[in-house]
Amino acid sequence: VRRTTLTELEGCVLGVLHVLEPCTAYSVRREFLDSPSPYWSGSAGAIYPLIERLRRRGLMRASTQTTGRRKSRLLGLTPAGRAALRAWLRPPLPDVVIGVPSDPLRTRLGFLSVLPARERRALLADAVRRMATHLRTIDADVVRLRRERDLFGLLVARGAQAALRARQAWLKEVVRALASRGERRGGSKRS
Amino acid sequence: VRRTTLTELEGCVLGVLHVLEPCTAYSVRREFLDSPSPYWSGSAGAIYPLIERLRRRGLMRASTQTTGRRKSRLLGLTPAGRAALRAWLRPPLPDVVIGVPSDPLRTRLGFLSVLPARERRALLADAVRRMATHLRTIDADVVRLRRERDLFGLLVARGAQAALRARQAWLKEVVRALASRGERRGGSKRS
DNA sequence: ATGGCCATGTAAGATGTTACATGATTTA
DNA sequence: TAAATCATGTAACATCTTACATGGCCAT
Repeated sequence: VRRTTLTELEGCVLGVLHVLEPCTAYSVRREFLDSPSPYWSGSAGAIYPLIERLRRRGLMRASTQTTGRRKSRLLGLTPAGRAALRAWLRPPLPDVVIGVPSDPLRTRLGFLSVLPARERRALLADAVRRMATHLRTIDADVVRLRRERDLFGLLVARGAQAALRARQAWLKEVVRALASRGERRGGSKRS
Repeated sequence: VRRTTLTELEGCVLGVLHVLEPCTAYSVRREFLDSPSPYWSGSAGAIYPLIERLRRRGLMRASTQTTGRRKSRLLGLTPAGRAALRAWLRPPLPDVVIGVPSDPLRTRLGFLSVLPARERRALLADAVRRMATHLRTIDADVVRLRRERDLFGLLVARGAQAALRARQAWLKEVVRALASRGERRGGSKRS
C-alpha cells in the first residue's frame, strides 16, 4: 500500500531537516532526545529506519562524507521532500490536529472514581507537586529562548507553557470540585 | 517479555470497564468511538485483540450470554484487574503523564518558517476558524454534562475545554507575533 | 427481501519500543 | 589506557491501522 501522507514523526523529521540541513541522522535524533516533551522518545529504532524510508521515497538524500576516520552521511531534503513538507503543513488541517489533544493526565483523572478518597488525594497531590516543578523548567526554557531571539522556538515553548498552565488551573478546579463535594462516600460511579 | 505495566489504551479500557461493567466489548469500543478527542480511534483491530490480551492476563473475565439468537460476551473486571487499574492510577505518575502533552498543532506551527508568508497566513486562518468551530462543540458538551450532573465526565470535559481555550489564546499570540514582525522576509530559518 | 447498520472479529502490514551490537572519539 | 559517550545501526517484539469477513437485526 503506497503511503502518500506523512506521519507525525515523519513530518517532524522533514521539518527538522529543513532547519538543520545539511546534517547527520544523529543530529536529527538529538532534536527529539532534547525535546522537553517526553512524547518524543527519539529512540534509535524509530529514527534510523524512518530516515531510510524517507530516503527510499525520494524525500531526502544522503551524501557520504568522511571526517577524519569516520564515515558519516550528511542528510538533506530533495525538492520532493520540500514539497511533501509543505503539503503536510498546508490546510485543510486534519481533525486530529485541531481536535482536543490527548492528555494522559486528563485521561487518568477521568477515572478518579476508581480510587478511594485517600488514594485520590494522594494522586492529586502528586500531580500538583510534579506539575509545579515541571512548569518551572518550561518557564526557564521560555526565558532562554526569548533571550536568544529564537522566534519560532519561543512560540513553541510559549505554547507548551500555555498548555501546562491551563492544565494546572484545571487541576486546581478538580481539587476544589472534589473537596466541596461531600467526602462521605468513597467510589461513586458515573451514573 | 512479561509486560507488567499497562499501556494508555489498556488502562482506559480497564477504567471504562470499571464504570460500565458488566458490558459487552462493543460498548467499551463505543466509548472510544464517541469520545470528542480524535486521538482515540477505537478501531476494532485495536480493541478486540486488546480485550483478549487482558483476559488472558487475568485482568478481566468474559461470561457468554445469549440474548435472542445472538451470543455475546459480557465483560467484567477480576480482582486482579481492579488492582492493576488502581496501580495504573497510583502515584508516582510517570513523566509522560506530567510532562508537556503532545499537540500536533503546536508541532506544526513550530515549522511555520518553512512556508512562504501567503501560505503561512492561510494555515493560521484555517487553524483559527476550525478551532473556534470545534470549541463550540466542546462548550456544548460541558453544558450537557453539567445539566446531567455527571461530575467526573464534566471535569474531563472542562479539562478539554481549558486545553482548547489555552491553545486558542496561544494561537492568537502566534498571529500577533508574526504580524508585528516585519513581513518583508519570506522563509527565515531558525538561527 | 434487501439494503444498511450493529457487533464481533481476523489478516496483513506499518510503525515504534526495547535491547543489543559495533566501532570511533573524548575524557578521567 | 580504561571508561564513558557518540554515532549508527539491527533484531525481536508489541501495538495499532486498514481492510476485509461474517452473521444478526431492522426499517422500508
